[in-house]
Amino acid sequence: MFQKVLISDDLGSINQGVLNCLETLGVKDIVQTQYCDDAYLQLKKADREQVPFDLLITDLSFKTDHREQKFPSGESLIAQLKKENPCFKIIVYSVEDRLQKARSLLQEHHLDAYVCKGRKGLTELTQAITAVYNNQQYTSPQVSNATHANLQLEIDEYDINLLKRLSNGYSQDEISQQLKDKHISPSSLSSIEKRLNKLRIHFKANNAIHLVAIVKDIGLI
Amino acid sequence: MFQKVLISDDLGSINQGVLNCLETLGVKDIVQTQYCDDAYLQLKKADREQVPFDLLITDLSFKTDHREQKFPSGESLIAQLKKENPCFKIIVYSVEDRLQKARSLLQEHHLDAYVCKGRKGLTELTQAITAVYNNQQYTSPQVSNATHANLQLEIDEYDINLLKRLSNGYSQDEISQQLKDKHISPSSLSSIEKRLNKLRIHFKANNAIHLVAIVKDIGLI
DNA sequence: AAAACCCTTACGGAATTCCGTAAGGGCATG
DNA sequence: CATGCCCTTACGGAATTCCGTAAGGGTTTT
Repeated sequence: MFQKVLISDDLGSINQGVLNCLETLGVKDIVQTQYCDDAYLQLKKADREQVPFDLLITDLSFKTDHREQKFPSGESLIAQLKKENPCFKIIVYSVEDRLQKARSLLQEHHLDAYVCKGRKGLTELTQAITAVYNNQQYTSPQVSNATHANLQLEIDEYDINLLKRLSNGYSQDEISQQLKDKHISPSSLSSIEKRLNKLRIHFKANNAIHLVAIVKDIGLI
Repeated sequence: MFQKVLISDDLGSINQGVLNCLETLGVKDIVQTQYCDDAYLQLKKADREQVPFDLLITDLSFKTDHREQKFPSGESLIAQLKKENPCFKIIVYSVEDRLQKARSLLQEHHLDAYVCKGRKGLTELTQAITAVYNNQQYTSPQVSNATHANLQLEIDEYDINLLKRLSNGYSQDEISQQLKDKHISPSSLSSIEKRLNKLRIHFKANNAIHLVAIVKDIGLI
């Protein structure tokens, strides 16, 4: 089993549960942090001292407080760590059970496991740790269909960009100008209308308001 | 200190943290549930057997799964319990740190404590339990300004109703018809426009899309 | 009782969104 | 090279939203 594991989660109560879980699995050396920046520092420090961690278990969303953070989210931390060392094992343990978020994480940074906090969260986490230890991937059943045969595969960064601008109160005309300024193509009003129309059909939305409400609900933006 | 406490939270990992916290405070008899319905049954059973609980610590949102539930949320459970016995002590322990939600809970059902899950969640929970034991109210600092001097006091049920319909994709014309059908006044298109205009100004929204995005973010709908 | 005020409703015009049609360019296939 | 396909862009008209003005009814103030 893993010897040295770092847990990063801003909710103290969750940390404690994961801690118990790891202890049960026989992990001797467990360190906890409540900030992504602290997690990063701990990992680097351990590397320097030749006593590196074997595994990171991290949440995705961290509440912001007075402390200025270099890594505001678990995702940014993961991106950096996987960039430095793709082999370093990382398990995400998050309440986020929305397919979109999970999918992008599993694909972009190739995580080792994605576990949803939930009624069976700790059970699944135990399975995930064992699987990852045996160099297997693990995904919670709730999002396991996120990787293959995703219905919403055709929605790309451009769409999300558009939806974000829309939700920030800009008119389609203004968005057209913004995209022209940033040399993002397509940028014509007509194309934007067309793309939003596709999104409306895709999400069965009656109008732009409905569309933004829906994609906010599913966590796309 | 309290003798018998019931914890209700669908996330197993959180349950464990709260459990430790209560044990440290010297609570002997602790029961956990992961469903609101189970919590209700436990409480009623204890009452019947003349060994009632002294306190309930509950989350607000519970993920739905295959099991059909009478109480889908912590809020519905709280409403029922406080209706049956206003003196029964209840502490909410939730990630929900949005003022609106906290405000309505503290006002409508007069809760005994509202604690936000967060970095200091367990510390605050300990304080809350002690306070409630001494018949005092407790509110996490994050939402403590939710009860008094609320900036958004003028937003009423009608406004929220309007915003919900809007976010559900209905045009202002359709909403006008719906309100006429339900005999809700004002119902004219003009009045609806006027009201939404006020809300736009209030929330500094550029248009209806922006407005819906904003009120979704702050948890008003 | 008159005046002031607030709320609901109506109306009209400008701006924006919605939606269909169509022209032009790039790219692959035959 | 021609053809077809897809994408971008343009255009036009209907529907909807946005915004100001104003009339009518009810209540409070003076």
